Amino acid sequence: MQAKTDTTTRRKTPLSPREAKRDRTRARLTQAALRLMAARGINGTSVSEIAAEAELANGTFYLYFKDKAEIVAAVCHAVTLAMHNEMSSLRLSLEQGSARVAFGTQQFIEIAATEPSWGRLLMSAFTEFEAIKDDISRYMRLDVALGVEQGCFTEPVDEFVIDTLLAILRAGVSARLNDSQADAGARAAEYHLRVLGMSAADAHRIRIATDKLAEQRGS
Amino acid sequence: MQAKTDTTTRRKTPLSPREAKRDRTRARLTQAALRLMAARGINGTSVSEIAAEAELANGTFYLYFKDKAEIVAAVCHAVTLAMHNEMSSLRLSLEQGSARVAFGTQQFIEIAATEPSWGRLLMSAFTEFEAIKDDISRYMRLDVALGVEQGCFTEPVDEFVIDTLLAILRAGVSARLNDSQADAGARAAEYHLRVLGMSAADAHRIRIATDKLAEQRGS
DNA sequence: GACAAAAATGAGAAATGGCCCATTATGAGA
DNA sequence: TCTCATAATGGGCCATTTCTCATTTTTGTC
Repeated sequence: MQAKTDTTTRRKTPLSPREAKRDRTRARLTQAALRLMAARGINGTSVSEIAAEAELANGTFYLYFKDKAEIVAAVCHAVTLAMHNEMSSLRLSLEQGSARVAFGTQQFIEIAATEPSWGRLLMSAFTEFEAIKDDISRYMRLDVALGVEQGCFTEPVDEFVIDTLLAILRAGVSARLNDSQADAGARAAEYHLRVLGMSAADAHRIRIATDKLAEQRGS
Repeated sequence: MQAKTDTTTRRKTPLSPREAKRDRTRARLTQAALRLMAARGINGTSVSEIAAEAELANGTFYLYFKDKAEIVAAVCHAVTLAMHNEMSSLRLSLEQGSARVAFGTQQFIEIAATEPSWGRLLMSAFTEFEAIKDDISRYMRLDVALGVEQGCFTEPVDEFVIDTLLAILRAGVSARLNDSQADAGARAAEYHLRVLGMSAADAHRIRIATDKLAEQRGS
């Protein structure tokens, strides 16, 4: 998300001055869009407002994005990617699927709270850009599938259970962000495990264990 | 919701012809609004469309509702009230809070499926008229509180847990309505019990038991 | 049937937002 | 320094939506 030299991945050829300028302007637009959409919601943000926030003329927007939908998709995708990158690599070192689910959920909500513009954009996207669910659930499916394979979870993994987990995640982000409920991440994590079939006691144990692990290995 | 003689509650004095006409016109507007909002969503329905669907002129709308927000609130309130009335009185005869939660959740989703315009309006309202959550959760809170009192549930009852249950309910209605997932009601009910602290096995047992009870006593 | 109050009309004002395009400014390379 | 492709401009078109209001139609009552 930062306005780095490269846009997406490392470049083979160094970019020409022209390309550099183009990239910078495009970044100004997406950054402006993120700021406004986080504050006023996706539907509550107009193209002209984005252009103004980026200190560009109205029409310039359309040199960089086909239409409003395109920048919405770009911003949402960039934010989910950034959040994913921000997630501690610790998660992948956890062997149990249940621990990964608990850790991933907590981290996700924590990052959303640390970087509120990301969190607020997510909240808006949940209701105004359904496609974001695919991006968000991608990492989740793998962790859940691992847990099922290992027998931690009794629940079959289908669209409905994923939708349920996403709904809980959303409620967690909202509680953490709007009601500044500090333990929302921990609770959402335990609810995830419970829905997936674990007892309340086991869910709590697993969640606490991952907390401890994150503490000693995290710093 | 039907266009009965009276609007809300039984009347003491029989209504004059003038009042009757007023009530009929108002009902035509709310009915039209329900049809359109169920089909196109709340924000996707304009006042002029509502008036046209009710076979009335544009301006007539404003003789009955101050603005669009007012009719949205009226329609949402009417639908949740109608759904509540449609709920079997069986629910209140259940002694266990856990059974009530399971039964209520299943019934709610079943009614939304039987009367899809209600269900679709709810789906739209969940994202475009937040206040509907208060109406929907009202009956839920009592059942959950009963279960906590009886020790069925270990989870404290606060805003976050209610939001979580509502989120699961919403996912259930959506699955039942959009993906015609027949068991969405049953699964959502069990997820509710799990989130509230019951083991997967107990949740299943309770849900099956209420099913049996509803079958024999229901018909 | 006349009359006044109530109900309904529908054109349009006002505001907004998405998108286009004729025009101008910029700056990299010859 | 000159040229021209690229970048940027910003006014404006078109569609939409909310809400108003002067006017007309309906209707209960005497």
